[in-house]
Amino acid sequence: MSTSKRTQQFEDRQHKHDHILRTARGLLERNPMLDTTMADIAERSGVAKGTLFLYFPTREALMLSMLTIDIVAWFDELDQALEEGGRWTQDRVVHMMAQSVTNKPFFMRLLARLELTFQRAHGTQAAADFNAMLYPRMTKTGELLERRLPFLKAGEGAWLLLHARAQITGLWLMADSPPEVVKVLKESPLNHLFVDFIKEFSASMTAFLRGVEVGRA
Amino acid sequence: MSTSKRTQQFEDRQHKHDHILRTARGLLERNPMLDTTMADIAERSGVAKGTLFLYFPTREALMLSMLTIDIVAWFDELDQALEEGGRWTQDRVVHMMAQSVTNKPFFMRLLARLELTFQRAHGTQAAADFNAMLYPRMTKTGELLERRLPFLKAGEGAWLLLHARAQITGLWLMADSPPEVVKVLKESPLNHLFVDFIKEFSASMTAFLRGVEVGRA
Amino acid sequence: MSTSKRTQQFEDRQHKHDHILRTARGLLERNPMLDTTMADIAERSGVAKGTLFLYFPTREALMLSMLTIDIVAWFDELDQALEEGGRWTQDRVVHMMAQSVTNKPFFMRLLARLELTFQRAHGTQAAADFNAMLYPRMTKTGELLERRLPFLKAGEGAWLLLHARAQITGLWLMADSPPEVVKVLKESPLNHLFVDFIKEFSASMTAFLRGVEVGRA
Amino acid sequence: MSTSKRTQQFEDRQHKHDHILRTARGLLERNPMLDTTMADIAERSGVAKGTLFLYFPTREALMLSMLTIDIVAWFDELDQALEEGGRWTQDRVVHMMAQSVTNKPFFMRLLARLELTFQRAHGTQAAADFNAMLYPRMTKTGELLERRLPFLKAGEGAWLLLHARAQITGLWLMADSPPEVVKVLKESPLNHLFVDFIKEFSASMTAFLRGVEVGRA
DNA sequence: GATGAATGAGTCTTCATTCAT
DNA sequence: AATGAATGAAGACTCATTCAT
Repeated sequence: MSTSKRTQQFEDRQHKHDHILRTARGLLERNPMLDTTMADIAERSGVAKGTLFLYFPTREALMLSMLTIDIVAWFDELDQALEEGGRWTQDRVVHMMAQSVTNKPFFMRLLARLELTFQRAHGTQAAADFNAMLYPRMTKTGELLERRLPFLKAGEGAWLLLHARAQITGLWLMADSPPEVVKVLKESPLNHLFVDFIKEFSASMTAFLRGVEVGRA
Repeated sequence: MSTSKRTQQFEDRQHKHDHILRTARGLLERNPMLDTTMADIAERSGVAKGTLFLYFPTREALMLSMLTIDIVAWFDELDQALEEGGRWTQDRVVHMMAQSVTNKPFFMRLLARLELTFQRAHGTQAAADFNAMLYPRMTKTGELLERRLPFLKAGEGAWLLLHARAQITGLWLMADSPPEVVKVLKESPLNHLFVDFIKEFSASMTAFLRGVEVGRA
Repeated sequence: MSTSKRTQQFEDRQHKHDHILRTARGLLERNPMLDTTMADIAERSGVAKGTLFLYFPTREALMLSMLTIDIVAWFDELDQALEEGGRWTQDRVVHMMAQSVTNKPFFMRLLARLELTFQRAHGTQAAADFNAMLYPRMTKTGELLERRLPFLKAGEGAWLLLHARAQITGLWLMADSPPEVVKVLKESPLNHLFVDFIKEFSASMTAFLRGVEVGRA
Repeated sequence: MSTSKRTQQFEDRQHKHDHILRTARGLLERNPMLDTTMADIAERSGVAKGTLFLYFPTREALMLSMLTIDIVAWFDELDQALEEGGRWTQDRVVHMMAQSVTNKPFFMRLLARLELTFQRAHGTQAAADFNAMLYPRMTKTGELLERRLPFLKAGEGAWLLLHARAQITGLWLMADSPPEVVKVLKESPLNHLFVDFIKEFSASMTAFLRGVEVGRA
């Protein structure tokens, strides 16, 4: 009896919680988020609609939980990369960050929409909780960053991540137009305006880091 | 009798158009956009619901009209500032841009949400039209910018504005939490995480511009 | 001054009345009726929407006016054909009637919908007026019919027309499915069920007339 | 314990389905169909508007369900009557058919409007489905008819039903004026024009059948 | 008489959330 | 705990009709 019944129950609950989250994610990865309904998620997860509300008080909480998982995973990935040896240059940092967001369209979509979620009335508590989780986590990765970029002062690693996140969000929103709009744009004389997310993010971060370092001198 | 009846009618129409836009704006300035319905706008504007659709074919068109006005006004303001004499430094450019977005919470909210608007199915045509208007306008201001920052190559002015817009969007979304969330944050041990939009935007643009210039050398 | 001002006005009014009717007809001939709005009609007629209501108290009255014109024209056509010489057989009558409705899809559509129009509350007066016009007119053609089909008793000509109209209506409603439905039907194993209006109407009238005559014997 | 929980649920669902249909029917029996809204039906049925859409995907589907029930019941009734023994004459067939539509005003109203329902764009699939159900059913009754009227060739039973339906539709539309119109008509010198549906349908079918038989000779 | 801007009740449909079982 | 039927408040948009000019 290493695990009490209580613990067992808790684990079951936790598992179900995660199961729902995983399934919902899979669903949303395909469809544009705004149109994904609780009914869709329930069906895909193989649970009843009502059950969803047993594990998440509101739709918003579910969304936030999903983002939490992804964002933590993102920081974990960054940590791991930053732990790697070798010579660390600004370019390597930029490249590593660009790498970390490549092929994560769903994560960025969620990230970009995160703040919008907060602006709904319901968001108050959930938003506060999310922030309470996020910023400490951010600090840890920030410190790793400070070790790799010695010109950064204490605390500036997290600050850098903040700006990285802002740039990701801003650029992604511009780049992530629906296929039809992209098509129209590409066929128009404005075609050079189509935003290549990774390219622009790299350019932006490069300039930013360089600027910060020069500012120190 | 300088104005014919036809002209008069046209002006009336234009006035009403603008009146609705102004009222809608006023309303949205208070409430988060996603929850503002046509019914709300109609009531606030003192016109019937049906009347709204006399002036704007869809809700989205109304929203886009609002943003168009604001964004053009923003570029006009930038142009005007950039025409001013005196010595132009990077710091002056940054300060000027920061100035131009100060006290325009609604504009930025709209800007930040613009792309989201585009992700709905209906948006295809409207989105394309909007882009067709936006980018040429951006180019003009971009050229003025190139004159003030000689290290910029041809076309990079518009590119800079693109990144400025991305940063504004990204940072604003982080900074523009609803009052309740801000309150919770400020009273928590995380209070230093509250994002001061203007300060961060200035810092970000400063680093960015500096980095671009250094990259040239 | 052969025509007084008053007369002139009346004629103008009459002309406009007819002009609207003609234009509306042209429009409805193309589009399915239920979806044709007063705005459409106004635009096509080149008059303002409000003007429509100067000439017709309601939408329904306009529709009824349109039908009146067509139905009278139909009876006129029948009269004319029935006046022609030669030997008159049942088959000739049937053929002539079938002929008279061939290539008049709009008229039949209107006819088929006439009664539905009457079932709206507004219809009371207009319906009564329409009937007051219709039945006497029907009697006249009925009498011509009695002359050509001697087995008919006095008054049975109109009665025959009544049934002809019922059959037209009933068969037309079945035959006049929208193109998509017809397509589906034709490609299905049920394809033999597609109703060929003229063929069925001819068959139906032939049997009917023959039966009436035999009943007399 | 003869019924499992699953079965029970299914039955509940079925019952509710039918309950809504019955209520909607009751409502439509009084008001002209085109004006009966989903809101009306919901209120009358004692369920919420949203609930309606749990049982029927669209308004049209609800309408079609109603008609399907009635039309199948009608064919069942015809079948049953045609199975009865004794000597079968044309008059008996006519009388039987007339009997079968007596006191079914709502059914005929629905039948008469069926095709109109089909003319709306949405109807494509539903219309095809309905036809796929209807015509085979019609064939069965048609065969019974052929047995009772030996002069009919193979397949002509269904063809006869088709024409019967057309006549019912056509005559009913003429006879089913709203009370106010009937009143006006009866009090006018045109009072003989009021159509007695059963009488006319009987006369019409009698002539038709007789004509078909004579045509064979 | 003619206009067309304005109206607003009405239309179907959606979906997060609740709650009896 | 799990269900899923039920809810009902929104939602955007339409259109015959009115009326001030």
